Amino acid sequence: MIARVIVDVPSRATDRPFDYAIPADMEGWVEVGSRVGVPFGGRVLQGFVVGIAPFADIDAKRLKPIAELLDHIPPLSPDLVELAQWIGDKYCCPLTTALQAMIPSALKGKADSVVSLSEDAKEEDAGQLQLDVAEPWFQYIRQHGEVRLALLQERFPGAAAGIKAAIRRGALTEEVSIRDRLKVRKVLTVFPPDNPDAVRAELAAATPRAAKQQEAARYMLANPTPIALAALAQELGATTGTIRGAAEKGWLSIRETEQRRDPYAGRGFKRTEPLPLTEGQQTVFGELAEALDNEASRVFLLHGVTGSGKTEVYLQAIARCLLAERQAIVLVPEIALTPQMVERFKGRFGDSVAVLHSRLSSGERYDEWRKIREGRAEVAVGARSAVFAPFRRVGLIIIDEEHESSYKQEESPKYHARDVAVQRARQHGAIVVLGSATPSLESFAAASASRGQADRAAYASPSGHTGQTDYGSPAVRTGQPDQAGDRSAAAKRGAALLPMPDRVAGRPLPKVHLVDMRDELKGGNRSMFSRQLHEALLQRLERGEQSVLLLNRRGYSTFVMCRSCGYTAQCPHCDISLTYHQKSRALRCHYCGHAEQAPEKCPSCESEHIRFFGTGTQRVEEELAKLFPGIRVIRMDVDTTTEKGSHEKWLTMFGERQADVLLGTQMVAKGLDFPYVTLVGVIAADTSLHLPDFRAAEKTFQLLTQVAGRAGRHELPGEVIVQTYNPEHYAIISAQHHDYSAFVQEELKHRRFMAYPPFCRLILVTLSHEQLALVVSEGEKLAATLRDLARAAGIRGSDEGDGSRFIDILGPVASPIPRMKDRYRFQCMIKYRGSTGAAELLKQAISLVSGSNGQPAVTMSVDVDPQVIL
DNA sequence: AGCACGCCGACT
DNA sequence: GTCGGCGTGCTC
Repeated sequence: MIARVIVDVPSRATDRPFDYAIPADMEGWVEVGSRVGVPFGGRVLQGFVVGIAPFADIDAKRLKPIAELLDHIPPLSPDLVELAQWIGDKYCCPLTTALQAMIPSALKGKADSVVSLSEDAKEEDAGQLQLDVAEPWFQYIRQHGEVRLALLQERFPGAAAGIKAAIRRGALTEEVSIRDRLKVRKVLTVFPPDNPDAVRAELAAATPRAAKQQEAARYMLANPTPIALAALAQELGATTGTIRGAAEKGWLSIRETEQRRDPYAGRGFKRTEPLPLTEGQQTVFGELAEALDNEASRVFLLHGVTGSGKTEVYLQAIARCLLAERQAIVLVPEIALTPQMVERFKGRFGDSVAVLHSRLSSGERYDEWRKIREGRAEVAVGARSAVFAPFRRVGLIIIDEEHESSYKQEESPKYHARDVAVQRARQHGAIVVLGSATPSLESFAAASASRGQADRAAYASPSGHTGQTDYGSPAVRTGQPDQAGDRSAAAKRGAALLPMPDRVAGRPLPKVHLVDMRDELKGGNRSMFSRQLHEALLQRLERGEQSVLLLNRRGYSTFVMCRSCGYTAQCPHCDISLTYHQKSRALRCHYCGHAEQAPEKCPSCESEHIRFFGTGTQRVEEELAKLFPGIRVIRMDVDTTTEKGSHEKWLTMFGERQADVLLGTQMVAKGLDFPYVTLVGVIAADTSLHLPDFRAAEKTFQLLTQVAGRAGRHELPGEVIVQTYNPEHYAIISAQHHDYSAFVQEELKHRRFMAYPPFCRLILVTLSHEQLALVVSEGEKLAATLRDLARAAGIRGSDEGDGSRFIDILGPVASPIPRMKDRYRFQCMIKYRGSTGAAELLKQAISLVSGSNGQPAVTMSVDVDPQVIL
């Protein structure tokens, strides 16, 4: 047999499998998803096995053998390898990049596995675990205790399948250590005595000597669950020496066990029971339950207003999914992955919840990941990359706040977790639930394409958008005839829309007031607080209620400007303004890290009138202190939340009412739920409205709606004050009236007119190189090649407005940041609609403009479905 | 990505 | 005559 291996060289020239011979002793251990070390061009590289075949494509004499097997249990399953393939194709990235994104970063070195008999296998008669005790390898393990898997592999050829099955059934315990990078932590653990009855008798007859040791023994007899040595000592008020003494007498037993880092250990989670569902929740849950029972892949768009109780529906759907012995993945935007959120899932599902997010150390992440792979977890809650949670049978994938742009990865692989989730669900016959109060236009369009007349009346009616994401037909995983025979063809293609228009307990949505800041200015108020907001804040202070203030800072950062000559400090390596950092009094570049001392006077005109525009939130904080002496403000922005855990610390403080005002950027808009918040103020609603990005209005509407939803979620009614210079803009008016439908209707008109998603799809190609001329000429070459290819494929080059397929290649033009790290940047935008195979054409075009080494002359970076255009 | 092979300028 | 510049091409 030979293995087909993707080597870890992220380049187009090596982005194909290379064949290797499987050495006799690895036979049976190497499978699809295995991580191996292979000789490649004179050195040994890491690679992933993506196929096993009887024969190689090349002459067998040229084959080299796999040098080493890096893990005995493959870190990836065949279905994840297949998913990586899909990601590589769709997002135009090397396959190895997609594969690497699926495993925890800790898994980079060689993993050494040690197996031993599990407690079960020692005690039970082996028959229950379907063990053949006569197997020589089994005898060997029994004799030696802990055995390295690599050794078993060497000594017992052909035993691979049997050993792996034993691990899977829990007869063997596998412990992994990764070469020098990560050691599994060992901890001393106290177990009850091996012969409890004898010890009981002994204790009954014992003298009063060694009272503490006896106490320890009685404790372990009464509470036979293993406990950490240190914890027991603390519990009994004894020293570890005392307990060791008891162990020496045989009254209890101390053994080394593997410590699994549990970042949430020690925090008791109050168990919660399913809440009775409201009528609206019940309807939605019913639909989800039915789809779960069908085990056919489907996508649902759960459009629920803020406070409508989406999370409870998620929880009950997960419970339903687990009943069928299928696992669930919950994706949450990174920023919303707060303890509050985790608590809700841990509270309902306890230890079978694994949590994955970027704030964990790589060791913690690895342990949570293993908990999933080894079947000790059934629910994974996490950010974007949790979509790759290595479950065997995924039944449900929930994407909360589906519209969030953080689901798009900005580095390669530039995947969108929502689209990957839909694909993964197809593989598993799972359902996807996209939840949001403000669905993205892409998802909304996908859902409305399949909607019936009744729904259509309640929402805007877009049509002719065939550029939408294909959210797919029900999977044919079971091979059964299509369940949806009675539904229209359209219904089978898109997502099903599930509206939840009411808040729980009939609580009203908060009243939103718009304040026209131009009038304030005319009235002589030059402060950043309107009279109305000032008044409302004062009222909250008097009543002891809390307020949330949002400074919509998107699109402007802190910078330095000379008021005499207009000079602004620029990065010498990038075409971008330097950012001012008050703490270090330094000017920094966000893109290349360049830093310099902030100047005392203008370097250009020597004027003293150089001004540092500090972070907006700082200025608001200062003004608050001036206007409301004694006011307690918590400021949350990048400066105050970089420290690990600081985010949670501030929120806890605010929850305990240790502050009157929570002031911050986007991060205060998401997912917070505090009962005493009755006022939400938006300092400047428009800053994100006029960005040169086609999603500017959508982002503004989403932000306003989300932040307004923070008010009045409990008994006290809420009020929202939005300050704006554009009170007539549809994004702002729609947010004021909580009218998603009105917003969508208007926004879709613009998108259609401008031919932007969801009426087409985009691919952004950015070219970069030190030499400007080369970037321009290669850009021209690429655009021309693409146009030729499209024409040859018989695809029209422009939108005819009739909904038919086309590919339009725009550019090359200079990128919004035309130079970064001393490299010039140009970009081409590909707009297309329908099945044009645009990604495939682009790959072809890139290889056509590439040299004989398979590499283009300039760096080309491809972003499929870009989220930020700017 | 690395590393080897290969064809033209300034050195012992 | 040789050491070494980095252009082109390959890696199972």
